[in-house]
Amino acid sequence: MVLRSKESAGRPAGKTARPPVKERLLHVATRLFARHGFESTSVQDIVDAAGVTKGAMYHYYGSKDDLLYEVYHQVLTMQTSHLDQIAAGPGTAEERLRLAAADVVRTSLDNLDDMIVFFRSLHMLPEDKQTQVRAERRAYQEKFKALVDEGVAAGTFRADISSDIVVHYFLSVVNQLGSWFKPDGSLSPGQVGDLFTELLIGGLAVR
Amino acid sequence: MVLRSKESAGRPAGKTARPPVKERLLHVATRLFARHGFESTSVQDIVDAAGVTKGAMYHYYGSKDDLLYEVYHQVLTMQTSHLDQIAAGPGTAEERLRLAAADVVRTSLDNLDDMIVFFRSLHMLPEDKQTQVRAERRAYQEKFKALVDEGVAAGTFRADISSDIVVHYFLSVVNQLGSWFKPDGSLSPGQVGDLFTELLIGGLAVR
DNA sequence: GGCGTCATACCGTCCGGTCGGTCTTAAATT
DNA sequence: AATTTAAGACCGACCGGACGGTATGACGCC
Repeated sequence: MVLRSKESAGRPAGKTARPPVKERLLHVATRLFARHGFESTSVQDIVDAAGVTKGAMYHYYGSKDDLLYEVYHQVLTMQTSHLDQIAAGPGTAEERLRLAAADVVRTSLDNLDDMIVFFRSLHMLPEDKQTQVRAERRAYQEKFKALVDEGVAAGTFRADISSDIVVHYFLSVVNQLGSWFKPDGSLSPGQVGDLFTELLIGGLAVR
Repeated sequence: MVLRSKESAGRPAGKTARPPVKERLLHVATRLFARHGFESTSVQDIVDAAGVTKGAMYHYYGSKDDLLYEVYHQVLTMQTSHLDQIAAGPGTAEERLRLAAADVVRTSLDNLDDMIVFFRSLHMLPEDKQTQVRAERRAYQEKFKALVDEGVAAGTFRADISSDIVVHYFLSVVNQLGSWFKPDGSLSPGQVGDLFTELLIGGLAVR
């Protein structure tokens, strides 16, 4: 039996200060799902990477699917809260849409692993959780769409393109970020957000 | 043992006129991959749906991965050939870019299952085939980028947004089509192509 | 009689999930 | 203060079954 330094479970005592097991599991799982895919990542892989055993994982999460669901839920919750704040803030419709677009790009790039897992493995979720995620997602889209509609009503944006299509259009761009963006590239998340925002607004503007 | 009506393998004889086994396997595999995901679709599922047995499948394809690779290869080959034709055709850079954009959207929507599989399961391919697919894909992107650059050089498109970013931007939209488009919706593939093209060109236009 | 085209039976592996048990910590009881 | 009880946190061996792939051979056609 090995002597284990007594890092009490409650608060970090060692210099590493590793987060509690539950969060650690979710974090390494996200990373592994993003790198190798959900189905190619075994529960054993996850617990090994987290430095625990299966018993620990099934203590905190009901199944492997649960882990996956948490990823979606966290990202969506954060981005929805951001959007709510921006939409309710000051500024014209265009100004707020600019902020919203730049923000969703930036936060997505800041959580690339989550996005990769998100758009790649949604269909692996059991039907009920999948439905729930889609509902949350739909809610986000609706708020985004409302911003576009505002701009159309104000005469800032062209009215001959359905706002539904616009939302699908731009959120597609966001969802695909994980497939090409490299964090060590020449562009920062913020810069990409600004450029994409320009392209969106340009496409929407009346000529 | 069941008597099977003698539909000779060579040419269709029955009224159903089912395509030969090899094509049928690829077709049903694509469909199943799109519906349930690559990893959740067993080889047994595929051969059952095709009305044959494993022996037949492993006679025509070396592995399950081979089947997946064929999907990518076919779509990419077709779209690249389309793009080549358009790029070499007549018209200004903007006109040809419009044609190219509308075409890639329309052909993608006409082969939705392939697109769904494409963007969702690329990472399941073995490293070598994955590299090859990426190369073909990169080639397509380069040709698309060349069109954008042409327009920039001609002064039609704004020069302050890197054409690389523009390509990523628009092809993201294309790659995500499978995640929201419903063939029985109110918009036809051609209409979606036109609208997306408008949004793209609008974003690129100098003001 | 050789070759292409499939059918059938089978194998080895891997994986999600279970389950009884142990250790630690905190509250309750004496 | 000492002892018991309860509960959470985590361990790790194990199971049942599914799944990709193979080996062998039958059947027809040139």
